[in-house]
Amino acid sequence: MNLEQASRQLEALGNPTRLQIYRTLVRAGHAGLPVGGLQERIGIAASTLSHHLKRLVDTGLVTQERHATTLICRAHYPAMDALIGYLADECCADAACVASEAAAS
Amino acid sequence: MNLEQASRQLEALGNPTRLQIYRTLVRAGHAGLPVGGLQERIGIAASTLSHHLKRLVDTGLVTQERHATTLICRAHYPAMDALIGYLADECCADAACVASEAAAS
DNA sequence: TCCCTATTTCGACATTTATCGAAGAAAGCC
DNA sequence: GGCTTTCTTCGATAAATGTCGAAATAGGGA
Repeated sequence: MNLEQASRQLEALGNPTRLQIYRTLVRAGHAGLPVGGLQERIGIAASTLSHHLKRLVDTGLVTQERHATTLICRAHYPAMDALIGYLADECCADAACVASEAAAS
Repeated sequence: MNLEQASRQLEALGNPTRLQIYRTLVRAGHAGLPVGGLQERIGIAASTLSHHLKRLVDTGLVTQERHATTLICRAHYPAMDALIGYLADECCADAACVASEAAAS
């Protein structure tokens, strides 16, 4: 994970609509959700949703799988883990953060 | 931490220049860095740097302290901790993520 | 008081983004 | 082959963003 990649993933999550999409997918669990299901829950135009989903897929945070005409979307946890790891490394270059981490766990 | 706040912090970090600023501050450790020191290291116009710093400070990721005419900037670790915690909660609503977390540590 | 250094604010500009509705494409069913 | 359902692409538009240089401001020092 380098700065550029982290930045792109953070930017992808740094939009309220996209974060809501991601959050909804996480809550859907392993089963995932079709694009239409996301649209019902979130209530935006299908074209807008498709646009946001494309960005999440491009950054690797979401995966898609076809089932006939429906596209199942799933949160891709390894990408999130790597992102969290990168942020933790950034943060924990300083002792103060290590201490606060220890206190939190 | 709610979705809106997390989204604003993620957006703040989701710009390569701002992530580089934050990274530089983390590496500077507890001593922090004056705005001018950041400018030397990053090499952008002072006005642009000021603009980005304002956003980082507004979201709570960076703090500033005056020493005469110089402004010392520091990464504010508790904010990053809270953000990481939020992302981990998002991610770990599913068992697969808990497993991958355990494997990573 | 006048100046000096450090930083911010002010325009200005090009680029990117978010959003929508309408039209198009993919994948199957009658 | 037509029809349906699901999703994406296209075209358009308003708003936000990133960037710069020049001017203004803040805080002390001679």
